[in-house]
Amino acid sequence: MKPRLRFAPSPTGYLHIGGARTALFNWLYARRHGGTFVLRIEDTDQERSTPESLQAILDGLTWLGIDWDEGPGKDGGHGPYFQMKKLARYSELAEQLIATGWAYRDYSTEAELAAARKAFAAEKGLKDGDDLRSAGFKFSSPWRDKHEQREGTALIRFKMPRREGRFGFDDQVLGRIEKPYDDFDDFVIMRSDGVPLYNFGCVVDDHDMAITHVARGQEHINSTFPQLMLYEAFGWQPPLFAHIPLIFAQDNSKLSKRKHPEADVMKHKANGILPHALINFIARLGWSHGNDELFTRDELIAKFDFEHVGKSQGVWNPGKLTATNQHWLKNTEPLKVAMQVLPFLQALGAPEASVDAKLELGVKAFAERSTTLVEMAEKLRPYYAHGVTIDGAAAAKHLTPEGKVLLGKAREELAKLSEWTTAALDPIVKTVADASGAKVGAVAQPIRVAATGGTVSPGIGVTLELLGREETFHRLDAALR
RNA sequence: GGCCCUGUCGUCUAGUGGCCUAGGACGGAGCCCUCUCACGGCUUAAACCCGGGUUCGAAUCCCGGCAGGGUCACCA
Repeated sequence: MKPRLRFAPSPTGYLHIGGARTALFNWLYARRHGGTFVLRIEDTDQERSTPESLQAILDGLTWLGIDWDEGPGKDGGHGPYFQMKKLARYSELAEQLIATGWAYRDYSTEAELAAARKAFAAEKGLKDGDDLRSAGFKFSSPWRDKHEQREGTALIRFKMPRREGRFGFDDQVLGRIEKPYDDFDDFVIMRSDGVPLYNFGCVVDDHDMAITHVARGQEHINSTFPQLMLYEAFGWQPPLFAHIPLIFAQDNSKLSKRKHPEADVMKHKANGILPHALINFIARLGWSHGNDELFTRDELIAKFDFEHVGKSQGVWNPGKLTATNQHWLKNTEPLKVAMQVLPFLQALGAPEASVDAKLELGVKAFAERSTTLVEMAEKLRPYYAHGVTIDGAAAAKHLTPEGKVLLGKAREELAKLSEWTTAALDPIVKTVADASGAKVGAVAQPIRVAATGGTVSPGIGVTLELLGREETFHRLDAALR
């Protein structure tokens, strides 16, 4: 049987890096085994769900290249893929649970709940600000064993069976995990407004969508238990679970949307990170394949498994991300990189730039000198300008009288060239050096300073080819004057 | 606090009882290459949380501490 996996975000914010990795692992597993990857939107939190967030998540996944076989815009026969569109289905199933004795209507009012909390606090001698949950507060509804129907709003609670012992599941990455039955109270499955709660909607949908494997963050370990009870109540076969470790920020706190900008997937796009570099990096954050570090997309698909997903939390390492990015900047076809660096270059004030031979050459020259597309664009920018401002210190050091003599000779040699290519340009430096008994460096630096305004650039040949014949002479003559 | 999960260089990790005087990557230090800057190559410092067991032998298995994390909603 082909596996079916899903990513089920709630549209309450941008695509979080942790969510992206969860999506990636599910996607990778589905792709590896020729299965199906489903995107389901859990929009039952109407307070926080927004269409903008939905779009942001879709955009994030699309940018990363994580495509879904079923989900928004792609009907696969297991829809709807938005939970708010299947409210009737949840009600029907909740009624079924009531009918079979696995759930009950709870007519308790807000006031009654508050009173119960207050009584509990008083009994335990708690102060106002104390957390009742950590003190062990559990609400036992008086409606658990009443079977009467009543007018008015009610929520529906799952009737947790009173059993001795423990129950659990075999996690694909963590191994056997168990908990005692009495750890759970009668959790709410349907709100009084008819909208399902997470655990209920999740189980119903995973079943309806025939999901076989669920990979999700470790923060969901504890919600697996009530979900397991729901599967039992319905008599459904639960999927296999794989709980993957959380990602922490460098300050060792959970990577949060508010405190850590790196938590936003699209922020990395803006920072000039290649989507595949991000994929490669987050894949390695929590999963490994021996000593391998760099993987192409196909290699990731061919090698991914839950067995080698780590058990402990990982810390975000920006340096390694940029190192990975640089590797892919160097190892991706220049044309593809050119297309991605173009917007950055144009934003820097070079609207005339386009994806052409010049830009491709520039990408080749600067890929190994840049860590991000932003940096590459900044380095490319001067090659799209007319004229250049020469750095004072650089001029003082290299555009000395002697330097200018060598520069002048180089200009003469350059003028003789019929072909303006790196191959033709490169030897000029040595030619001039040999002819004038100077070191190559003594010739190269004045040219570099005159052509770029500074002491740092790629090889003279590429630099001048990038500049073009006309602009090169323009700058050289300006420096010679 | 109850319950649950985890614990190898600064960070990500390899490691599933002998191959480990613990390997790789990022970062650090140094050297080489070199027209500058990079890239690349080489070298190097740096870790098995602690304590008990089990075993001929433990980073690997067990127990106990300790530490970190998760979770306990009409959020997901």
